Amino acid sequence: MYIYDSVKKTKLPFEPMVPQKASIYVCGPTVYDDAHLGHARSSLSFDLLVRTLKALRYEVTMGKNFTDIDDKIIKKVQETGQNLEEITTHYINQYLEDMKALGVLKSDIEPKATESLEAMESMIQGLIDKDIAYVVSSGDVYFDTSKDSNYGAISHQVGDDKDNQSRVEHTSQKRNPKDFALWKACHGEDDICFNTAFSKGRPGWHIECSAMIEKHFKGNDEYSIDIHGGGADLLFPHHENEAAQSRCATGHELAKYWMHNGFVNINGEKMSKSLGNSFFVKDALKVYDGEILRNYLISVHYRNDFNFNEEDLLNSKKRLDKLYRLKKRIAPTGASKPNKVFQKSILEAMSDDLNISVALASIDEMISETNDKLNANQKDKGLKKETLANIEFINELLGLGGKEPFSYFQIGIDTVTKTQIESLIEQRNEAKKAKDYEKSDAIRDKITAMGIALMDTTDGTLWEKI
RNA sequence: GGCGACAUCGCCAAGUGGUAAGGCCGCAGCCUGCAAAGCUGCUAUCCCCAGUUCGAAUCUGGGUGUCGCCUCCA
Repeated sequence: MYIYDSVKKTKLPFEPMVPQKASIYVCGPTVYDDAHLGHARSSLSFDLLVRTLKALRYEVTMGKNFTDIDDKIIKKVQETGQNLEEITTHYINQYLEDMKALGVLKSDIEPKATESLEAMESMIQGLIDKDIAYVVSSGDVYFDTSKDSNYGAISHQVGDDKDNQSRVEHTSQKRNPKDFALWKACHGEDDICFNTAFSKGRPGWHIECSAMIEKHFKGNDEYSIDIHGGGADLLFPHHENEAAQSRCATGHELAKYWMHNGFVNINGEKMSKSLGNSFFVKDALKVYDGEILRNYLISVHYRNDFNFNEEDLLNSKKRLDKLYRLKKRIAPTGASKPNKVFQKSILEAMSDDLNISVALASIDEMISETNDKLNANQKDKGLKKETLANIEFINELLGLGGKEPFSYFQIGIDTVTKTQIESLIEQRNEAKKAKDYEKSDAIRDKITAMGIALMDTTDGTLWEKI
């Protein structure tokens, strides 16, 4: 397995702390709103990583957190009058449901910030004791970046502050402009706060990940986890700060490898909540089946920007259709073993920093070769069994092709319409038998007008939703 | 102002020094009553300029363009 390390900026062989075991932690969502396509892409990127590692026989431990205490959630509490837990539980459940619909495997560990306050408190206290963190008069606790000689090693982005006209307004109470809050003191009556030895308040954003990683993973003398992942926007400052806290608190690096996924753009612009151009997963799911969305969102390499548009989505769907047509063609059959050459090529592609394009190309090749062979010999049982095994392997590795093929082409068609279509097909076949082609074509036109395509095969007439 | 990414056929997209994968679309053919599906064939020299090299889409330098991070953000 090779992965691109976005800190070292190069592709490296994956050599975990413990051979054949992989510990992964990915920054999850802040649960104050529904998941958008950007969350989906991040989730899907690391889902492919997990699936690939598993296919390579790694024992994977995957952790993804929920940030369930933060300014925006508190704002939502104040706006809606609902309590914090109601809000966060709702969005956590919605998130999990959305990701499930996209075929994302459930993480082994899903820690919430509010369940890890003790771990955060003790990490912050440790940093205060070491004089790396300091408490100011307001009660805020800051991390002193000047105490960490490696600060900047993650994002390569510190430099001289004189050259850095950051758009951030610096708090006067900070010792250095780059210092960041580990703990934010309570503001007013309706704020949501927790008691600690240093002040009443709540955690800063970065500390939760460091604390939760320490709490849930056991690393070695050098690292806490093998791979730390997240969106490219988290590289700075979030991951820089996480790394600094962890380094100073534990005496070793947080992660051996860092992976960052690219953005989802809408009309060439980053999709984000602040730009107001978010496309929510649950809305997309109303229009498209989860597998079709998944197929589209994973079709571009995870590090590239992804420009979302409906036309491309429909194009990528045609590729998935071909897989299911083949699956339809070999049904019914049992699975034997996947073709070794095929399995090797697709797995090798994914082992190369998740090269999905090459993986998909090898699927295309397998499909057309198999169709070709079936054209020559429709009844090749051995081939059918092998092909089903191939498709099952694809499903395991990429999460595609797992559905019953006939129902795949009938998603969104109700039973009444289904019966209607089938009776029209019967009428058409009778007309065909009588060589009344004018009538049979008229019936086909009628069916086409319903958004259904027909295919006459030796096994009878099949239909698909267009 | 600082830091960074990207630019390959009409569209999507691989490729990290050895002579341009794949998909969609289009065209031609096989198959078909006709279609559809499937199969076969055809379609690019890689943003521009200069350099390194026997050889560059791939390396170096300089442009141009697009996007991102530096504030919450996947």
